[in-house]
Amino acid sequence: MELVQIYQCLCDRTRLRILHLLAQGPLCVCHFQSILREPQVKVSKHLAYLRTRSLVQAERRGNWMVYSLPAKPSRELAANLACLQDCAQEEAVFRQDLVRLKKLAPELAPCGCDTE
Amino acid sequence: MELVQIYQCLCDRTRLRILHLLAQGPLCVCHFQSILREPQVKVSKHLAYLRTRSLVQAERRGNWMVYSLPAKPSRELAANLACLQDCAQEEAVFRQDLVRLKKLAPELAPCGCDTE
DNA sequence: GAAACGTATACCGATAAAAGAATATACCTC
DNA sequence: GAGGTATATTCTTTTATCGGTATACGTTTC
Repeated sequence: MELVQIYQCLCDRTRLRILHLLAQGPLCVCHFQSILREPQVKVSKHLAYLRTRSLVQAERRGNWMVYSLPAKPSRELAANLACLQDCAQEEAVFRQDLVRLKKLAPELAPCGCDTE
Repeated sequence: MELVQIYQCLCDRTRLRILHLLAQGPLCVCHFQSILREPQVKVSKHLAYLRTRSLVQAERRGNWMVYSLPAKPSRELAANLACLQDCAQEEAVFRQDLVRLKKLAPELAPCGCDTE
């Protein structure tokens, strides 16, 4: 995978927020919807975008699709994800996303993605 | 400046190559042309793109425009430029650009940008 | 001030990206 | 197998991006 392609994945705000959240652990689509406050189509399409470029893995658990970061990311990807995590601290959107992630009511999450 | 905007600047191959080269020091447009082997318009437009988003500074020296990285980049920009430098090592295009940069005939460069 | 040089901008066409509406698929439950 | 739930895909519209051609601008030289 070329470096440019990584950056192409990173150049959309929604995708940045998705990747930032995934650093905390796997998540399913409904969680993204509620944390990002974005419609299902939008979330789903950006996840598909990331998936086809293998910045993200997906696994079905019953009705739910659980997304996560790749198990063995390339050096370039790992470096950039780390950089993203670092930089995201400084922006309010990302901090708020984290707050919403912590607050996720466990009863809303019988989906098997480990957000305890 | 928002993080996304940085990534939007990074999501084009030509711009990546430009930023990668600028880490070595200031350069003028004609140098970019000969190193990147791209037409003047293309180089000039990508430089303008980077300039309006302040990822790059420009200074006129006679007929030439000398471009350089910002003197005091933001934390996010600095981090991402460092990451780029690190990742670029692994890709042939970037390595070749560096080779061409070293080889720049000094007689082709009376433009005042310090490529000695 | 005219010509030459290095660079920038305007305009155009092709292509891609993004978002929403509607519909389809996959799985589970009964 | 019918109905519900979670997610994906298709279609369409709008908007942005990229590259090229032609032209304009600013500076130097004569």
